[in-house]
Amino acid sequence: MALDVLGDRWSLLILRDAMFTGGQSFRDFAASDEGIATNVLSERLERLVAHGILASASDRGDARRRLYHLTEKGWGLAPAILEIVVWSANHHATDAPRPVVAAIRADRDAFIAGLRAAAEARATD
Amino acid sequence: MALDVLGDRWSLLILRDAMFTGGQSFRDFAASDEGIATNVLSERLERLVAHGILASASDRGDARRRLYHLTEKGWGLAPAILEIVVWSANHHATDAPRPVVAAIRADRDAFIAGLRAAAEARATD
DNA sequence: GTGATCACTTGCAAATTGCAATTGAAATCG
DNA sequence: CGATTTCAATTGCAATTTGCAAGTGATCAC
Repeated sequence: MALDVLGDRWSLLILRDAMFTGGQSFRDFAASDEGIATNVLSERLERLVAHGILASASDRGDARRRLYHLTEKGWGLAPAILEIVVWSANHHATDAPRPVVAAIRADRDAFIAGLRAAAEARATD
Repeated sequence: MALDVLGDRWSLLILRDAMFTGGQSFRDFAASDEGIATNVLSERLERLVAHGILASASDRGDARRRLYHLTEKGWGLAPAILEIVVWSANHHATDAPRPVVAAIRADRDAFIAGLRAAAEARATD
């Protein structure tokens, strides 16, 4: 069940952020994943890239910056991750905005299509 | 996103086994989760019980044995877990039998209903 | 009653983690 | 230009978590 990749404290959170915000830089992940250490983030991104779940590219226009985005395989995890988001919203005080949860519940696959379209649009700025 | 409970190497595997085999004893988990250390298993079961995802009861008929089963909240994770099973089957050599994966893909919620019915039946032996 | 089985617990070495400080490359400012 | 800042990491180190082997007490099977 491939939990050698996903079975840790941070990977799923990183992927969730990648889905909701599209391609992101190291710095963005470090800021939004509330308190992930930079060495751990570095190692996790590398591992997710090695497993073909994320891909990285250097930002045209700022050569220091690496941009990470989901691969096709990575997007394949969207259903699983959104189900966890919904479960969390059902059972715990959650950070996810109510309308988002409602939209996922109403039509999960349409919601994913929306996320992908948004990521796509961001990539072709 | 509640990964304080699920974000580790073993919890999701334990839950997957609990879903597929219904109520299980400590010994069953230790055998099937391929190589989980008993101290870790002990701690994980305790934690899952503390979070209301599993519940434990002593086996009538064998007082040494503790039986763990999913709560309603625990069953709520079935969609997420089955999505991971399907994703794994799509992208990795997987342990899950093909017909099982096919059945999940065809009608996930019906498959979950089947698992629950089987667990129910097992509980009332 | 003896020995096996069960669900754990304990002790300890090894790996993983978090944290603060630092690096080197690249951008920005003056 | 030169100095400073920003970025994605890396390093060193203490602390937590892990895996493994062995042991515990309670219960069961014969």
